[in-house]
Amino acid sequence: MTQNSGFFQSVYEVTRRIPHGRVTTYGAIARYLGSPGAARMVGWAMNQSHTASQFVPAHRVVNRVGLLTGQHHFEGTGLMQELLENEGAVIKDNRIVNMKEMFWDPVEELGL
DNA sequence: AGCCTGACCTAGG
DNA sequence: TCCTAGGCCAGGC
Repeated sequence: MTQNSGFFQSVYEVTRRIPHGRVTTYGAIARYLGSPGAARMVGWAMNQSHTASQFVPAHRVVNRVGLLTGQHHFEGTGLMQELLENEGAVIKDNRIVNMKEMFWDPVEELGL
């Protein structure tokens, strides 16, 4: 029921549209979907992202300050960080230092 | 139905 | 940027 919800599907769609080497935030996705207060639900959707039919680059979704809050939900301890670093992110102490350059806002890029 | 939890966000200090 | 408090939408029990 959860992953079949339109909201969850939309979250996965937007997440897949994140360009290689760019990241976005839970709040930005929620705002793009028209539910600014549903940022936590985006996180829940990411938690269930493995149930999606297609691959969802959940590692490109971080919180607003660039903190890798979902790292523990990935395999191993440094997988999320490695994936991001492999895409050009500079991470220090679980936080994306060049967040400003990496940030990709679906509202501005895809349109509201 | 009610309470707790969560990969969050904003506001105020 | 850090800390605290409140709010947010869904799920689990």
